[in-house]
Amino acid sequence: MTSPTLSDVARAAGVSYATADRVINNRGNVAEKSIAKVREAVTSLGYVRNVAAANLSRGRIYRLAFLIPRGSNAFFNRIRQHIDHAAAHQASERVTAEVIEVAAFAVEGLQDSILALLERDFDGVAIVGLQSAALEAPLAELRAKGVAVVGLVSDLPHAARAAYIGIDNIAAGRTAGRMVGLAHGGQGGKVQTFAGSLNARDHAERLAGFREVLSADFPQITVLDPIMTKDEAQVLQAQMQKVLSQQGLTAIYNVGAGNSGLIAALDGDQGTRPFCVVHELVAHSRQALMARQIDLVIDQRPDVEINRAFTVLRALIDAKDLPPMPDLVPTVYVRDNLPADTLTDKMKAQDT
Amino acid sequence: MTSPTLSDVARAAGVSYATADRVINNRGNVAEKSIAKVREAVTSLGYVRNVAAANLSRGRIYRLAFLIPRGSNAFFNRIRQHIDHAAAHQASERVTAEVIEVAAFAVEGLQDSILALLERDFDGVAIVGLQSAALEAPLAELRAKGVAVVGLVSDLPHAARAAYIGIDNIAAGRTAGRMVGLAHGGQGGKVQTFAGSLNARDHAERLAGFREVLSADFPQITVLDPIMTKDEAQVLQAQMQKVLSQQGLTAIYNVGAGNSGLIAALDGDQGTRPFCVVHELVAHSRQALMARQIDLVIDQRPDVEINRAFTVLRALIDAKDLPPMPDLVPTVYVRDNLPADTLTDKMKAQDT
DNA sequence: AAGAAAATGATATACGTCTATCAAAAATGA
DNA sequence: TCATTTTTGATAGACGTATATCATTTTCTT
Repeated sequence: MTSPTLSDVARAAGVSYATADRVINNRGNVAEKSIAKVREAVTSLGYVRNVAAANLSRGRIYRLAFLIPRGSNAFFNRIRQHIDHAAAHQASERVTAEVIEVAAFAVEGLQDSILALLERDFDGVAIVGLQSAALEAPLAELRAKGVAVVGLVSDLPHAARAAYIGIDNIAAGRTAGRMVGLAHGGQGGKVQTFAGSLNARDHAERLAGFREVLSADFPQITVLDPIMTKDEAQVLQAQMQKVLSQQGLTAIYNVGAGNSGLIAALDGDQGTRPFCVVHELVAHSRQALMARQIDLVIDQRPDVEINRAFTVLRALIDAKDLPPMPDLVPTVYVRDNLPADTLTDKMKAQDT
Repeated sequence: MTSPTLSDVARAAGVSYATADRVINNRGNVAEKSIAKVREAVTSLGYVRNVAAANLSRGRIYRLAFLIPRGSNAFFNRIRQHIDHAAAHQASERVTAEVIEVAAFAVEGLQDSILALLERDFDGVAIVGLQSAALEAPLAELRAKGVAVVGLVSDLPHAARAAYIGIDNIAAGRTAGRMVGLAHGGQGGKVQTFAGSLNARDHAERLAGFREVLSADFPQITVLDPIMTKDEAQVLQAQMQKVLSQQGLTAIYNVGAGNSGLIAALDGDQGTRPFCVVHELVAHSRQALMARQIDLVIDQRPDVEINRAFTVLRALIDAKDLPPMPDLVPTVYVRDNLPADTLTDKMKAQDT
């Protein structure tokens, strides 16, 4: 009933433990036919290496780092929270995670931080990235040292990372577009869009996806060019106030941050307001959903992303394949399917 | 840099390893002041038990069982798939999972299967349950044996399980209602609902949530009484054909299964069709979304549920608290935010 | 066939914890 | 104070794997 050990495999294969070990850990200097015998015994016995024992023996620890933009952005605060939370729970599995704050959206700052990582002994790093060739060299050095590198939320140069963990922003924009289209119930309309900056790749992608769907499937709806906000709440609030006075505006879509300003602008105007879609479920967007000030939130599930980052990094470090994980898709929230508020009762168990 | 061991704790506390061990594992026969000294050393050193070593030493294995309704239902096929997949990946952590098929929706069958579990040595069991007092006694026996019991997808009697892993079906129905409401764009309409049976608690709850939202927030939309389908595709197809010929039908909502019939009925009729919402993303509902035969799928993310079931059962067995996990919420799919098709490329890695 | 090279076997130690045993020391009761 | 109970210390083996060393056997060269 108990699972076979490597000694069992060795015995079944008719070789010594040492040889079986040489095969399992590719130490070389083994005859082909011994390799074959051991492989055969492995499959016939259904041997799987006991990872607990292996890690114990190796004294393996996983030292992870997360490079996250500095600042008080609600979304990244949530990300930081999830990292700390996940790290606390994996401490018993010898996983440590350090959050390193980086100047937001500055290539040089990020570059310096990556170079600084070289001095430290990390096994894996998750980076909220930028698409800049300037990052390729330092990342290559990092990977040459054997550090696993993944992009988080915002991708790194493709060749410079082993995986990207984040949603497809075109799909996110398309989803928003679909929802805005549906909400017009076949009627025409006019949508005002907002973005932080079109240099931010995720913003540009969301907007493109949004336009794609509306022009293809809802041609009777006009999409106005985005108003740039630098993701600042004040800018959004001021612009919103102007925009709301326009006639015939049927919907609003903000691909970026700064939603507290957007919501503040809506707070006054209590007549019929346009259909409002924003990104990221945080305290104020959640509250605005409940208060019916906005209609829809498209969320990237940072909790899922962080879990996935830990899992992927560990798998990369162990060079094994990935365990099953939920797929990352843009999630649609309305006021009726909100998750429990993890800020107020973070550690809430699911049990009775 | 390396984390402290129990020997370190003992040394710091000025007691022997044996005493430290007695405290850590509550073996009793320890003086209060020794307990205090050890506890203090634990917190000051930040000691956390190395679970890998502990499990290795104990020879711990997690024998899990899943009681799933028998039959060819696409949703439960997906569930079974996810269980097998997750089990395969946890084999290296000494987790075994056995899927036990049970007569679908029959209290006596389920009762017998639970009694049969008593003869086997399982550590944890996840059961797709029914709300029946007849299950309470056998489940109590099971739990008395020290077996962790959780309800999966459909809850068990509240007192008879340690946790429920599944979505809130009222929220799912409310979400569907919200979407149908929004899709009317302020206009009136008439919605035809379908259900397998109102004795199935999840169906009744979804319908109730659906009605709640529409009557409260979209009173200009009429919700017609559900047509009962026993979740059979043929029945759905026949009834749909009748219903589609009616005038003024603006939306359709099926809270239950059998959607292949619903879709087949829509296939002929290529004019303007009502807004269609169904539950559970499976091969045919996915295809129908892509083919624009239906508009929305509300999914309970069985992959997430299964992951969660494994995690919760292990935590219950180890009597430790729960690691961070994504919340379970009804997920809204449109044709733009579908996950990668896990049936065709199941093991697909996320990396480049 | 002799010598070199490659492959194999036997074995020991370590990882951190659990579990058990036995002897020794300290606290308690009368 | 002596006997009893409670508490403590010391230590050893086991879990399954990783890693290393050294001696021995097999295979290859020419």
